[in-house]
Amino acid sequence: MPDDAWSPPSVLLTVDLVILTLRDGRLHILLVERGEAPFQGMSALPGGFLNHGGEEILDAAHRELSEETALASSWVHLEELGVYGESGRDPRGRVVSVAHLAIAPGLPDPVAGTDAFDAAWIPANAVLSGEVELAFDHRRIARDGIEHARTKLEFSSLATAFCGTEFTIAELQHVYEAVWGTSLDTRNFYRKVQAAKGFIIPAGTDRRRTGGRPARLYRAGPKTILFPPLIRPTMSATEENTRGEEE
Amino acid sequence: MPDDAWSPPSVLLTVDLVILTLRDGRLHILLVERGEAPFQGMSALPGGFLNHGGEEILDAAHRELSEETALASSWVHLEELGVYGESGRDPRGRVVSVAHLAIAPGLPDPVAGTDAFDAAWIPANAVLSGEVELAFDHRRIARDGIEHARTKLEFSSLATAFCGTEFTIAELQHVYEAVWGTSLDTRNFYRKVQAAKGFIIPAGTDRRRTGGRPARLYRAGPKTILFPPLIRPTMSATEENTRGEEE
DNA sequence: GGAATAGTGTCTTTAAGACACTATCAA
DNA sequence: TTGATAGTGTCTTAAAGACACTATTCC
Repeated sequence: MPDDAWSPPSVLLTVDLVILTLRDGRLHILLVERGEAPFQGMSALPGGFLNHGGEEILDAAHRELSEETALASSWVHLEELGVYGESGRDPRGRVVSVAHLAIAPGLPDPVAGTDAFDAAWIPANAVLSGEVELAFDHRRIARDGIEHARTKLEFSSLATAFCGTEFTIAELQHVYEAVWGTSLDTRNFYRKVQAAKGFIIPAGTDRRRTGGRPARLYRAGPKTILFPPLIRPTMSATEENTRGEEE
Repeated sequence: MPDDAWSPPSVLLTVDLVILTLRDGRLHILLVERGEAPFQGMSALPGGFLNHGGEEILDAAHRELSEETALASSWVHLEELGVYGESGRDPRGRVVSVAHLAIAPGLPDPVAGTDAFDAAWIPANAVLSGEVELAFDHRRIARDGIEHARTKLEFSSLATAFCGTEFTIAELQHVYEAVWGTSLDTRNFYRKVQAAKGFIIPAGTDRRRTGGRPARLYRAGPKTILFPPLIRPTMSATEENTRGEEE
């Protein structure tokens, strides 16, 4: 299709990161304050341009992740979320962003990235509700990322990525409740996580706290796909999912 | 992060299309023969660079689709599949492709796009098996697209996009069988498509063929999400989905 | 014993899977 | 009546949802 002396338009590529974690039982997302125009002073997702020298997109995401969270990359689940490339989304020109989703276990209070940015964990709800405004189309990216995480929790063992190496079933339940924003029946939850063979495996040891029966500890099992899946209670049947208009 | 006199690297953006249809009961994918280097003469997915002037990515995908299939765009389901941007994937330089999945009802034999390309429907199996070689990383894109379609058939009403406006339940079953590559029990299939309320609605009329009882005709219903879903028989439980190595 | 947390068992309903025959039409 | 295609009904098993009590520890 290219003609003789025709050259295709080029675009700038960024990666943006939806980094989720649990803090005091609630789902939080990592936001940075933009230090420069455009949207200077506004909250935004961590991210940035690809490096020169043919950096891979996924490598760039890992680089941004460790720059923002100072977190050992191997600890963190990272996956592609989608492309955001509408022509009006960045006032600097045609900037196409590849969004990624990262799931981290709870981190120490100060985020303390190696970058100078002011970074903070913000409750996911504050972003979803629009209470916190984000630069660019980052609110939509954040929404998509959170929705993606919710769905992945149903069919994959992703939930364990929110926990440390060892965790109790109650902790795992709190992960599901926090991410889904629902509350679950303890008995059914125990039944289901244990029915999904390969999801969690007993660590042998117990964890004792002040008062109360000690909890058995588990580790993530070898399976990444849950069967049977843990379907979230909402939206199962009654919800709306009607097509727009017929032709 | 950009320094004072720093400018980010730019990339070329393409769209690639995995266009699937059913021909004589088998899943086919549209391939074109490349008219120029690189990979001249080799089969490839339809696609091309974005137009100048800030063309939207999805618009570019629609444009390529109609250039290749001469198909009314409103008939066709089109959605983003993912980004393919490994630095070595295109010898011309850093070319990042946004892959899309398109599902079309059976088309008349000659593809007859408006472009000069030699385009043809190839059985999906020939691509999956490697019997037909594709340029670039297009085999992986095709594999991902087919797998995506298979999964979407389980949870969405996508299957109707392979049919005309009116179709019989037997035809719908053939869609599932062709895309999944399995054979299904007729009775269970009838039960399930009818249990998923809003999936298909009776068109009132019958279709008569030569010999045999006339079949009731249906149209796509208003629901896009299937509940209960139609889970494919394979992979339900017994399959492997083990994590690579711990840590 | 009391407070705190961890863990379990049963019943009902829904949906999946397996399985073979009846219905309607044209020739 | 035969050939061809369309459509259906039952039983068993798997899993979801609802629901309340027992177990273990620390004080």
